[in-house]
Amino acid sequence: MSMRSGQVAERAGVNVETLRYYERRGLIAVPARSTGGHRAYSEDTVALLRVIKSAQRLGFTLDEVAELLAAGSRRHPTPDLRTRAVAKLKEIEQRMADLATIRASLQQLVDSRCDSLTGCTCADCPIPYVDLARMGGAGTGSVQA
Amino acid sequence: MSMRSGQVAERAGVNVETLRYYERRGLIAVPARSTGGHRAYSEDTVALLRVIKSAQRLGFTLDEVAELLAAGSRRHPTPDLRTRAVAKLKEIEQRMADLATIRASLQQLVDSRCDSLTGCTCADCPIPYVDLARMGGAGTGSVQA
DNA sequence: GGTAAACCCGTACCTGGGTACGGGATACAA
DNA sequence: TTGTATCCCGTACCCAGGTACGGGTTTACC
Repeated sequence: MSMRSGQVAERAGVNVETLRYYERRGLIAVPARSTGGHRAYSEDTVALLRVIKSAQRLGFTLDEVAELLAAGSRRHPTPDLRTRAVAKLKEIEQRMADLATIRASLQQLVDSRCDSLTGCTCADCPIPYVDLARMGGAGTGSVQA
Repeated sequence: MSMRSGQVAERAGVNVETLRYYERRGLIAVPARSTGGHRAYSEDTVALLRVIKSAQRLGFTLDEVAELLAAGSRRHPTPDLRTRAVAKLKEIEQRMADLATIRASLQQLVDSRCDSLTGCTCADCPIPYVDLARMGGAGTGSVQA
C-alpha cells in the first residue's frame, strides 16, 4: 500500500515541495516509482517526517538531523544522539542567557523612560552603552516548526 | 572636518560595504560628496552607527531601527521607543519561553537515554511526541551583533 | 475516453543582514 | 608624475529552510 507525495505531505503536515527538498538533502530515502514516474512512499515515510520535524523543534538543523539519522541506521550506534542532545542543550542555554541579557537591557531602557534612539534626553540613558559581551557568537537560532 | 567611508567604518566597527547598505536601507542619511564623488561623512555618522548597532543588539530589526530613527527625528516624538521596547520585551520573553520548552524536551531526551532518532528502544521514548504548542509562530529571532 | 487534479522536473525566488567581486575613478604622498 | 591606497558603482553571492513557477505528464474518476 504505497502513498503518493500529496498524501504523505498532508499526513505529515508538510508541503509537497518539502518532500522533494528533503529527498535532495538526503533526509528521506529515494522512493520507488510508479510506472508513470510518480513517487510511491511507504507508511514509514510519514513517521520519519514527523521525527524530522520533532528534531527540528528541538533545535537541530537539517544537517544535524541528517547525521543523526545516518548514525542511527548504522548498527551498534554510538550514543551519538545523547551526546549531541547534551551539546544542543548547552547551545540552547547559551541562547537563553543571551536573551536574558537583552531583556535586562531592554528593561533598563524602558525604566529609564527613553523616548528616542538618538536625541534622548533622559538622564542615565542606556542606549549608547548597550554592550553585550560575547554577542556575534554561534546561533542565529531559528527554532520553529 | 569630514571623514571618508573607510574612516567612518573603522571607527564604528563596521564594514565599508555596510555603510552603503545602510544608506540604501535609509538608516543613515545620504552624505555629501567630494568633487570626485567620494562620500564625506560628518562625525555624527559614527555615533549614529553605534546607536544602530546597539538597537540591533537589543533585538530590533533594521526595519524597526529605521522606523524608530524616523519617529525620533520628528519633533514631539510619540513615546514610540518605549512602546516598542515594551513590545520587544514581550517578544524576547516569548522566545525565552519557547527555548525553555525546547530545553525541557531535550533534557527529557537525555534523561531517557535515547540513542537513536528512529529505532530508539528506550522505554518511554519521548521523540515521537515532541510537540511544542504554539511553535511556528512569530520569530526566527536572529539576535546577533 | 475525456477532463481535472495531482504529479513530474529544473530552476528561481523568498527572508535578513550583510559581504564579495570586478573594473574603473580619485586622493594623497614621495 | 607616478604609484598605490582608497573609493566609486552595480550586481552577485552567502546562510537556512524551504516555497513558487511554468510547462509537460500521469492518474483517477465519471
